[in-house]
Amino acid sequence: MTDIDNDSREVDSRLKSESLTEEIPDKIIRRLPHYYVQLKYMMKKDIEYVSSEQLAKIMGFSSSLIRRDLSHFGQFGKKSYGYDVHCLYENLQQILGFGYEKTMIIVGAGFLGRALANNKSYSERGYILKGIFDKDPAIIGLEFNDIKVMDIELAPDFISEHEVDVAALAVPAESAQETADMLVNAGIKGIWDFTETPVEVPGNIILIEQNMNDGLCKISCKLVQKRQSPS
Amino acid sequence: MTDIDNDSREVDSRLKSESLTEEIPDKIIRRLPHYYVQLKYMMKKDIEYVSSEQLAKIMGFSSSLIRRDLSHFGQFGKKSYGYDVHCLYENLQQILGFGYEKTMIIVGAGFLGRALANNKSYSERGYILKGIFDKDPAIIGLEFNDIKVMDIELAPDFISEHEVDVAALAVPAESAQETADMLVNAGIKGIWDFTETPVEVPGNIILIEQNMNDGLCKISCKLVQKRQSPS
DNA sequence: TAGATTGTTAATCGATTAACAATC
DNA sequence: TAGATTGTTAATCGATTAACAATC
Repeated sequence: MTDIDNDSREVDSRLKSESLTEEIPDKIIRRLPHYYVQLKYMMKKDIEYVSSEQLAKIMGFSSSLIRRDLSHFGQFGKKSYGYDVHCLYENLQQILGFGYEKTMIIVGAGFLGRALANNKSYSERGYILKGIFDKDPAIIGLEFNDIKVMDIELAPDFISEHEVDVAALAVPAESAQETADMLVNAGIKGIWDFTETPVEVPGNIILIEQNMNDGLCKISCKLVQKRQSPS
Repeated sequence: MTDIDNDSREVDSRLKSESLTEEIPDKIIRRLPHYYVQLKYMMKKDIEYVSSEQLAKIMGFSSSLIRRDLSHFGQFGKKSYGYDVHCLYENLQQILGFGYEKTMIIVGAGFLGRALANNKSYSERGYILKGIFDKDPAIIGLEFNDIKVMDIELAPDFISEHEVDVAALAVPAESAQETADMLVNAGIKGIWDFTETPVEVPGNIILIEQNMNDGLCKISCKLVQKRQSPS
């Protein structure tokens, strides 16, 4: 196993050294992948430079916001030219951590877990799916995306042995907390939580709540508002 | 079919009349379902009153924020007692629109679409799942949650006939925009978008982007920051 | 050079928190 | 009455936008 922390990847000198360690505001982090995707498109089209104004038009943010977001990490633009697409892409990749190998498992192999197993974008973002776990004997042993579902009892040892970074939590709400506790005790560093109940984890664990029903609630709320307003 | 707009449900007099039509800030909408869930727990435990301070402790918001959020819709509290759990629950249900019947379809019956088909929380939030669509002949005709997958060619007629409100979009990224266009043309009112590419819809269509990979990016970013900071 | 566009500072906007008078 | 807790106003905080000097 390579020690990826010592990976001697060349870091752009324009990248502020603090910017990889200093806490980045969540609001900015959320926009970064979108910049990243746009820049990838542009690279494919062999566009060399892009101005904040052009990006603004495409992405629906203000050019001011884009300049401010990017300046948070360093000075990547050339005055009167705009931003070097390739350079910015590489640096965003660095900031987003896609260049670092991260290991991942899926816990819960219902339809949602299976959907996650078939997600194509892990490798592109530096994730390696190492295992899938479930407690249902009828599901253990099945294969999804060439990975055999293992007994969840084996998860703790698997996590510490493989130094698993992230677990996608796709178990029923009832066992969400208990499973999260198990993951944390086994040394997981981040939990990508798809369960309906918000789980509690220690402060040093990265927790992303991906509760899908919040979206459903939001639509309902907006739909009803619309029905009742005369517009 | 009942005309649910004329449903003569009793609306609490404490509920500000504007609050159902006036635009609610997104930030508040996002917190409402969480209040709702907590209040449901409390009703089960036969708790009659709860103070903003108690709610704050449970939910991790400040009591100030909770009072402010709730006061946006009316005056539901009793000074020195706190909030009437049942009354607040009913009103939140009203505001969130769970009491109104909303029809829904799922477009795309891959693993993700199937996971959505088996979601248990639709009815609780007033949604009725009317159909599932796919274009793959090998999938058309299969049943998930007792609903047969139909040919996507039939979707436009189905949507207008059944006056479908919301479509969960779970097709591959390549056909996301084209499918969204079809849905909009057929008269859909809201799209719950699970695809990787952001889709464009007219301004009068409610669009909720449920891009799951954003979560993956966020974890990656935070994970790498943590690795590099000496903490 | 003239025009374009950055990076940054100041101004604005919006959301959260603190404080407190009103009152149950 | 004394204590508790709301609803709301003022203060603070943070994020976005506008503006512009610097400069390619």
